[in-house]
Amino acid sequence: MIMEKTFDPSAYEQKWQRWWSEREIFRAEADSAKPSYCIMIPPPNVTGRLHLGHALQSTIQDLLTRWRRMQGYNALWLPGTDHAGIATQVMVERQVEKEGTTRESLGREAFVKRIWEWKEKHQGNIRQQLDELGASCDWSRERFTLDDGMSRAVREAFVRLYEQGTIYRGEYLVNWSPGLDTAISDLEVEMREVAGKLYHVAYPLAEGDGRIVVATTRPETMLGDTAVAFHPQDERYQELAGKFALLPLVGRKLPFIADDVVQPEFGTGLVKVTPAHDLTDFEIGKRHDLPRVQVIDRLGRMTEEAGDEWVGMDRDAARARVVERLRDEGYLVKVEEYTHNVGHCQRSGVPIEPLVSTQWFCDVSDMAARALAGVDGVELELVPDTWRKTWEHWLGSIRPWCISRQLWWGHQIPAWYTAEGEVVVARDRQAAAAIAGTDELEQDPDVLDTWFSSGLWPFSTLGWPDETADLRTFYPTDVLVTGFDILFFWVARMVMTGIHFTGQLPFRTVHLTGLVRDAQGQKMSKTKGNTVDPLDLIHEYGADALRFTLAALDSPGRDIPLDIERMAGYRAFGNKIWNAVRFSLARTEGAAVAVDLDPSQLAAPERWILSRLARVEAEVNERFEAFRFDEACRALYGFFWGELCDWYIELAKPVLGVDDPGRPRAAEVLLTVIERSLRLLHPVMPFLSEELWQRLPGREAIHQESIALAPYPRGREAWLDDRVEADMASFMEIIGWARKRRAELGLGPRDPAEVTLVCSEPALAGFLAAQSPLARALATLGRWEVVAELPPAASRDRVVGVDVALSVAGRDLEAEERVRVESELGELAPQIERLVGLLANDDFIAKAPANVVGKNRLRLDELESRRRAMLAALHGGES
RNA sequence: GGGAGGUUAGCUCAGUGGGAGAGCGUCUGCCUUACACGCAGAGGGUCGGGGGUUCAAAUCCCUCACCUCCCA
Repeated sequence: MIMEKTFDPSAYEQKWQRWWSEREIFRAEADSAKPSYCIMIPPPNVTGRLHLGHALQSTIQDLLTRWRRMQGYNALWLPGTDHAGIATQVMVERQVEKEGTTRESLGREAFVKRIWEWKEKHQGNIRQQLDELGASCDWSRERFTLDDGMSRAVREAFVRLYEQGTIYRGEYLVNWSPGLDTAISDLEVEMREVAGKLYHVAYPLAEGDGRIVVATTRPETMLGDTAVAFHPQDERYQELAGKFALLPLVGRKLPFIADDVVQPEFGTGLVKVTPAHDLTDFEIGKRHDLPRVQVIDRLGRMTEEAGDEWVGMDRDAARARVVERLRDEGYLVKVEEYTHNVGHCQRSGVPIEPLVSTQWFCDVSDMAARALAGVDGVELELVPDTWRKTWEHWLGSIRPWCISRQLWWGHQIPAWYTAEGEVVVARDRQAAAAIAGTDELEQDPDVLDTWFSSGLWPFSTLGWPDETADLRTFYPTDVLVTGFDILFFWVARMVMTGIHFTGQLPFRTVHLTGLVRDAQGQKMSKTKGNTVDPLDLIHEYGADALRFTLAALDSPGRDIPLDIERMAGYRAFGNKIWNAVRFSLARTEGAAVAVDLDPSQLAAPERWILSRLARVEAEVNERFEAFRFDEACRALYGFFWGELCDWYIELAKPVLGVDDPGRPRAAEVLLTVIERSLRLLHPVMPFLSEELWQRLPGREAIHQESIALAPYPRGREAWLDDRVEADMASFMEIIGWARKRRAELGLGPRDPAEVTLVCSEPALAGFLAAQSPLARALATLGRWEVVAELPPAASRDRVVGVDVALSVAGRDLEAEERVRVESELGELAPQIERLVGLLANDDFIAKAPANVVGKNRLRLDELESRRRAMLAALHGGES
C-alpha cells in the first residue's frame, strides 16, 4: 500500500466516522457483563451551532469515553439536545417578524408548529458537527428535552414535587424581563455596573411645613411609594414614628415606619419604600402590611395606577419627566453622579423590572442541603476542586426557584384551572379531569424554565421514571464534563433532582473546563468578531489536531487561549505520525505486529524503546485518570516524537537494512511499538490512529475490527528495564555531545569525525563499545571506539562520567580547544563553588534528607571530574 | 463589600520545598532515501515587587501592585 508523503486529514476523517457508525462501534449494551461507564452530553441548543467551548468539552468527553471503551468498559456517551426555551423562541420570533407577522397574530398553536419545523430543519447540525469532531456517541440513544419520554419525566417530576409541597404557586416579587416579557430566575439576572444618578428628593411632612429628604436611583418608582422608612435605632428620626409624609406629584400620605434593613449611613438615613418594585421594599411591605402600588407593567411601561399623566409612558421617559417635574416644583434637592449595580436580563440585556406576579416556584432548600451533604457520606467530586467554596456558598444560600416562564416553547405546566379558578396538578389532562370532576379545564399557559427539564437529564434520558435496563446499567453516570458557567444553572439542579428522585448522585465527578479564549486571552464574542468556528478549524487542520490542541491546553482551573500556531504544531504532529508509519510499513516487509514480546531476546535499542513505551503507557493512563489531559498529551507527544521518531527509528535504520540478521526482530518491535502507540493515541486522535492502524499487518490479532475496540495499553511490567534505560541515556548523552561539538567545530553534515572513549566502568564500556555502528550512523563518525587512552590533538571532555574525545583527521584541534576549554572552565567554577559551599554546610548535611545530600555530592564529583579532564586537556597532558 | 484564580523565556502555558521546563517563534547549518508540517545545533528567564519561614523557596507564610472571573 503506497502512502502519500504528506498526510491529508480531510481524505480519511469522515470516512471513518461513517464506517464506525455503520458498524455500530459505539453502541452500548443495555445489559452487559462489563462494567459500565457513562457520560451524558450537556445538551446543546437543538437549533444551535457548536462553538469552541462545545468542541473542548466534547473532545474531553469523547476522549474519556474512548479510553474507557478500550479499557473494556461498556461505555456510553449519550448525545442529545435541549429545546432551549427562550433562545429558540426568540430566534423563530425574529424570523416570523421578518415575514411581517408576529407570534401573537399567528397564535400559540401555529407558532409552536413553526418552532418544531425550525427544530426539524436544524437538529441535524449538532450531529453533523459532533461527527466531524470524531465524537463516539451512541446515536441510537439520542434524546431531546422535549421528546415524549422526557416530557413524561418532566410532568412526573413536577407532579411529585407539587404533591410533596416543594412546588407551589404564589404571588411574589419576581425578576421580570421586559425584553422577553417573562419572569426569569435569579440566575438569569446579571449584575452590571451602571453609571447612574442618585436623586435626593424632598418629601413634605403631612402636618406642619417640615420636610424630609430621601435618596433614590429610580425616581419614577416614587409614584408607587407607600411608606418612608428609617432604622429603628436611628436617633434622628424617632419623633417621625406615627407621622406621615406627603408624596410629591401624587399627594398620597406615606406613613413613617422603622425597619432593620434600612442603612442609617445611606443618604439621609430615610428611604422611600416601593413594595411593588423593589425586593427589599417588597419585604418591608410584607412586614409592615403596606399596600402595593404597581406603577410599571410587564413591558416596562407606566400603568394606570401611576396616574393619568403617566399611563403608557416608557419607564425611562417617565423617569425624565418625574425628575423634570420635581425640579420645577422645588422638590429636587440635588442630583449626584452615582455608580451602582443594576440587574440586567442576561439574554435580552435590558434592565430587570422587579414585578409582583403570580408564578410557580420550587423550594429547593431541602434539596440543596442534601446536595451539600452528599449521599451516604460521598460528596460530589469537583475537578478542579477550586470550585468547592463557590459551590457550597451558592447551595447554602439558595432561594426559591421561579420555574414558570411566560413563553410558548417548552414544557407546558401540568396544571389545570377549573372555571372557579381551582388549580389541579396532574400527569395529564384526563387525570386532571378525574380529580376536578369536570372536563371544563384550562391548562396553565406558562411553560417551565428550560433548566427544569435539563435538570432531570442524567436519568430522564435513560427512561426514568420507568425502571429501564438502561437506567439500571448506566445510572448513576460517571463523569460530567461542562463549563463552570453553568455550574448552578445546570449541574446543581441535576445533583439536587438526582438525589431527590433517585437517591443517588447523578454522577460521581464533575470536570469543569475553562473558557476557550482567543490567542490573546480575549473572550470570544460575536461583537468582538474574534469567534472561531470549530468546523473551519477542522477543515483546515483536521479534527485530530483540534482535539489534540484542546486536550493539551486543558489545564485545571485555567482558561484556554486557543493558539492557532500551536494547532498547526499538532497538525505537524499528525504528519509526523503519518510518516513514521509510512516509514515503518516500507521497511518492515514480512514482519507483523506482535501481541507480546520477550525483551530478553532483543538488542539494546529494542529493549529501550519497549521500556520507554511501557512507562508512557502507565503514565498516560494515570494522567487520564486524574483528568490531566494536558500532561497526558505532553507525554504522548514527547514519547512519539522525541523518543520513538528521534531516537528509536534512527537507531533501527541500520538494522532494518535488508541483510542484517537483527532485521526481523527489529521490524517486529517497530511495528509493535507503532501499533501500541496508535492505540495509546486513539482517544485523542481517533481518525488518524484508525486510518493508520488499519494498515498494520497483524493488527487483527489485537482486534478484528477497529482500534476503537482494541484494548488500551496499560504498560507491561516485564518490559521495564532500568538498566538499559540508564545505559541508553548515557549513550544518547554522548551522541548529543558529539553532535554539538561537530557543530561548534563547523563540520559539515558529511565531514567525518572520530570519537574515542575512556570508560572506567566495565559494563558501560562494553555497552558503549557495542553501539559503535549505531553511534557512527547517528553522529556521522568514521570511528567510535572505547580505548585505554584518549588521543592528542582532539577536543576532549567528560560526559556522564566518561572521558570522551572527538578528533578530525588532519586537523589539530588543540589551539581552538584552548579557547573553548578556558571559557567552559569559567562557567564551571561558580557551580562547583556553590556545591562545595553547600556540602560544607553542617546544617545542610544534618537536616537535608540523605538522598538530597547524596545527589549533590554526585553532582559535585561529576563537575570536578569534568574540570580535571578539561585541565588535563588544556595542558596537553595525559588524561 | 465577599470569594476564587492569575502574574514563570518574545508568545501561549506546564512545573507547588532540593540542579528553571514544553510547544510555537527567533538564530545557525542541513532537502542526510519516513517526514522541510522535517533533521541537527544555538540563544533566550534575577519565576510581578518587597518582607518572612527554612540547611534549602518559582513552590510555604505575610504584604503591595496589576489582570481575570464569580457572588452580593
